[in-house]
Amino acid sequence: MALPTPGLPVRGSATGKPIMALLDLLGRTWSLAVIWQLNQGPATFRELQKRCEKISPSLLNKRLKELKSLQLIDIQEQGYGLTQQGQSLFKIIAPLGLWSDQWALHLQTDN
Amino acid sequence: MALPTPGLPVRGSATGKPIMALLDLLGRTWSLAVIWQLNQGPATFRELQKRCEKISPSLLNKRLKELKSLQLIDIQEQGYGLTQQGQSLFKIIAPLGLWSDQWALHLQTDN
DNA sequence: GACGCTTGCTACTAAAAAAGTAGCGAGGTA
DNA sequence: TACCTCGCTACTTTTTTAGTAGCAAGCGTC
Repeated sequence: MALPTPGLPVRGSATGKPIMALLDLLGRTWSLAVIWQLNQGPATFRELQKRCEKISPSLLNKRLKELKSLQLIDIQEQGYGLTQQGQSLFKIIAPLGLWSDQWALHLQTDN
Repeated sequence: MALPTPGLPVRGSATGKPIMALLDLLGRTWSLAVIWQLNQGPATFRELQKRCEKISPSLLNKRLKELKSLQLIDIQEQGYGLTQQGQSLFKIIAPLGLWSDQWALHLQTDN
C-alpha cells in the first residue's frame, strides 16, 4: 500500500487531509506498537523484533521504512529511534497507557 | 480476528496487557477513523459510511461490533455514538488533529 | 584466513483481512 | 401497491499480514 502522505489521497480522505493520513498510518498493523516500543529507547532491528512479540521481519522492515519516510523514526547510534517528531507524537498518545488500564478495569467489572 | 480483549493474548502481548489490546484494536483498519468521525456526533450506519469515504459496509459493521463490544460506542437515539469511555478516549487522541497539520507542514518544507 | 556468531534484512508461501459490489428484508410514505 | 430508505448480509477479488528459511556483511577468535 502507498505511504499515507498528507496531501495525497489516503484512506478516509480523497484530498489527503493530514489527520486522515495520520490515522491511516497509525491504523496499520504494528505501527502504533512500534512507536510505543521505541519510546522505551532506541533498538536494533532484532531487539525491536523481540520487543514486539511475534512481528515478522518482513513486516517490521516495511513499517520501519514507512515510519522513516514520514520522519517519525530514524537510524541513530543505538539503532532505530524516535525522531523529535516521533517523540512529540508519542507525548500525545502516552496517556493511552493509563487510560487502557482503567478501560480494562471497566470492562471487567461491568460484564 | 478475535476481539483484542485485555487479559487475553493480543498482538504484541501474550499476556494481554491492556495497552497492547488497545493498540491492537486501534491498529485495525478504520478503527481510529470511525472513532474520529463519531466525535462529530452520532450517525446512522449509512451516514457513517459517507463520513468514512469508501469504507465497505461489511467492514464497517465488523468494526462497529468490535467497538460496541469493547464499549467505546453504542447505539443511541440518532444512531451510533461514542460512549462515555469512547469520549474519554477521544479526548486523548484529539490533539492528533493539530499535530498532524504541523507534521504535514514539516514534511512539506523539509523535502 | 577459516571458524563461528550476530545483525539486518530479503524472498517466498500460506493465511487472513479488507475492498468491492449486489441485494435482501423490514419499515416508512404516498 | 409501488416506491423509498435503512441496516445490514453474502459473496468474490484483491491486498495485507503471518510465518519461516536463509543470505550477505561484519565482527571477534584462533
